[in-house]
Amino acid sequence: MATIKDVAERAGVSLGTASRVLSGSSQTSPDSRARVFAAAGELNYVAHGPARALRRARTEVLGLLVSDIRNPFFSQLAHAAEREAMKRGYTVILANANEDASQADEYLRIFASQRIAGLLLAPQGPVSPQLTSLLASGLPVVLLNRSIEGVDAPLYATDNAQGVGLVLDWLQSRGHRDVAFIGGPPTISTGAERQEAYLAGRESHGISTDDSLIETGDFLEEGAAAAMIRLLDRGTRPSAVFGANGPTTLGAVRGMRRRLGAAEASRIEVVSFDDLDWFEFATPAISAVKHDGAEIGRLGAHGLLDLIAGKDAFSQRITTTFVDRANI
Amino acid sequence: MATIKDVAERAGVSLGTASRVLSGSSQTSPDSRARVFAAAGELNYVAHGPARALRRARTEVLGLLVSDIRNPFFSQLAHAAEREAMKRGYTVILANANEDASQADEYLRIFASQRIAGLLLAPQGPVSPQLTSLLASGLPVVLLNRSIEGVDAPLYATDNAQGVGLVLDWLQSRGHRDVAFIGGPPTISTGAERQEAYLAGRESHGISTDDSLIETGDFLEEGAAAAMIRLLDRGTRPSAVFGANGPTTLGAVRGMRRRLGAAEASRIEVVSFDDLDWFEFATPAISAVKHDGAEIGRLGAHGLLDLIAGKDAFSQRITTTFVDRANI
DNA sequence: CTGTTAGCGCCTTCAA
DNA sequence: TTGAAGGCGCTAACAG
Repeated sequence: MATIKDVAERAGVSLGTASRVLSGSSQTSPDSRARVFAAAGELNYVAHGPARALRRARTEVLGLLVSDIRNPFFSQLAHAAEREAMKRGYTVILANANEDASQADEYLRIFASQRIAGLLLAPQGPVSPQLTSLLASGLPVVLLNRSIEGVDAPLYATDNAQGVGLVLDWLQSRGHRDVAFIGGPPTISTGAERQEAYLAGRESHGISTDDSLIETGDFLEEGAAAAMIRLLDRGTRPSAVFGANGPTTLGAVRGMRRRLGAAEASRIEVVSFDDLDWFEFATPAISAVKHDGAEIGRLGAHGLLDLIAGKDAFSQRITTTFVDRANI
Repeated sequence: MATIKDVAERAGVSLGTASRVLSGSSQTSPDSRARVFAAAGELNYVAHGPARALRRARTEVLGLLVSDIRNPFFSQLAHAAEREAMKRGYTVILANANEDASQADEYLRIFASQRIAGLLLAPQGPVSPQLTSLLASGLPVVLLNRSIEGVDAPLYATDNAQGVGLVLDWLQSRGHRDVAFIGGPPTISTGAERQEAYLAGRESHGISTDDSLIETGDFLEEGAAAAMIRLLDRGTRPSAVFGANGPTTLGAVRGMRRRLGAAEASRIEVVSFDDLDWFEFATPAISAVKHDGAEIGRLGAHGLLDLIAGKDAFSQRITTTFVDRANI
C-alpha cells in the first residue's frame, strides 16, 4: 500500500507538504494541493489509521458495548449511533456482551487497547475492573438505557417509570386483576426500575399484589420462557401477562403456548415494555410501550461526541408512548 | 495511560525484555517474567494497539460489512462471526451499509485506513472502486451469503435453489396455483438466485406462470409492503404469498393487511425464505425456509482466519430446512 | 507557504 | 537470556 512518502515523491513535494494537504491542516498553495491530490488518487492512497493514531495520540473510533445485538432494540440503537458518529467522522466498533459480564470486560480491554476516543455503554451489571480503570483514565463515557451505580456519566435512557405507568393505566382500563409480571435481572437498572415501578403501582391500579404472579428472567427469550413456565406450573392462571422487555415478551408468549396450547394461551392478554414488529399479528394483538432505541443511540453518540470535543453533555430521559392494540 | 517503558522501569528490566515477556515472543527468564507481569498488573498496562499495528505492519482486526444489521439474519450472522473471531484473538469492526452501495464504499475506505487483516463481505451489488482496490492489494476476503460477479473469493452461502425447491414442494402439496412472489433486487445475488429458481420451478409444481403475480422489492420492509400493495392494486388475488427474505415477508404481510384488512388477509397463506421469531404466532402460522445466519457467520470468520493464516478456504453452500406450520 | 526533523509506542534484529 | 537501537507512517513544531 502506498504511503504518504510515495505520494509526496510522485507529487514532487516534501513529505510535510503532502501531509498538510491530505489532512487539510494548514494553508497550502493551490498548486501543491492539486498535485498532491492527483498523486494520491493515482496511487489509491489511504492514510494509515494506526500510524496517525500513534502520532496524534488519539483515534476517531468510538466503542459501543451492547448487551444483546440480536435484540432489535439494541440493533436499532447501534445502527443509529453508528450513523450519527459517522456524520462527524468517527467509526464505531461494536461489541456484543451477550448479557454476560465477563465477556463485557474482555471487550472493554480490547477497546482500551484500540485507544478508543469514547465509550458508549449499555451495561450489564455492576462496575468491572476494566471499566474502573477506563473511567480512571478519563475516557469520555456515556451510558445508554441502563445506569450503573457509582458511575457518573450522562445517561440517555427511556423513562421506565413513565412507561410502566402507561401499562398500569392500560391494565386497569382493561379490568385486569390477576396480572403476571415477567421481569429482568434486578442487577440491570432497567430490570430493577421497571419491576419497582410495577410493584409500586399495582395496588392503586386495582391489580393483585400476590407475589406468586411475579417471576424474573434474564431479559433473553429462553430465560423468560422458563420463568413463564415456572409461574404457570405453580397453578397461577393470570388474565394478562406483562413482559419487561422485547425478548422477555417473546419468551413469555412461547412459554404460555408451550404449557397451555395456542387456544388457551390466546385468552390471556399480553402487554410488553418494548414494541416488536409482529405484535399486531398476534392473537390477540399485543399492546406495548414503544421506546425508541434509535433515538437513544443517536442522542448518546451526539452527547459522547460533545464530551470528546470538551463540551458538556446532559442526561436525558426519553418519554415513551403506548400502542394500544386491544381493540384491533 | 501506562506505556511499555513504564512497565519496564517499574520491573527493573529493559524495554526489550518487557516487550518479549508481554508478547510472549521469545525466551525469557522466570524471574523477569514474574516481575514484568507484576508491574503490568499494577499499572493496568494495556498495549497500545495502533503502535503495535504500525510496527508489525498488520492488525488483528477484521472488517464485517453487512447490508442491514436490523435484519435478524444479519444480526445473528454478525454475532456469530464476532464470537468466532474473538476466539482466535481478532476483533471485528461491524459496518452497516443499509442496503446502500455508496455507504458501503465509504465503510470500505474506513476499513482500508484501519488496515484490517481481512474482510467479511455481505455485498450489496456490483464491485465498487474501493472494493477493487482492496482486492488488488491482496487483502483476504470472504463473501457471506451473497456473491459478486468477478470476485473470486470463498463464498459461504445458503443454498438458495435448494431452499426455493422446498417452498415449491410445499406450495404444491398445499394445492396453491395463484401464488404471489415478492422478490428482492436482481442486483443482489440472493435476490436473483431465489427469483430465478422460483420462476423456473413454477410450472412443474402446478403454479401459475402469470407474471402479474411477481413483484420486486428492495429486501427491506417498506419496499416489500409497497410491492405487495402494487400487486393487490392491479386486482390480483393470490391464494398464497412467498416472501424472498425475512423483512420482505414482514412487509408483505403488512401490505396485505393494509389493503385487505386482517380478516381477509388471513385467508392468504404466507411462506417465507428466512424464518422469523413470530411466524408461529401469525394467523395462519407462516411456514418458512430456515437458513442459518449464525452458521454462515461462523464459517465465514473461520474461513477468513484460515486465509489470513495462509491456509486455503473453500466455498460452502449451506443446506436449508423447511418449517411446515400449515397444520398447527 | 514549504522543507526538515523529531518522536508517538512498540517489536525485532544485532550484539553481547 | 538480555540490553541497545532502528524504524514502522504519520503529524507538528521549527526554520526558513
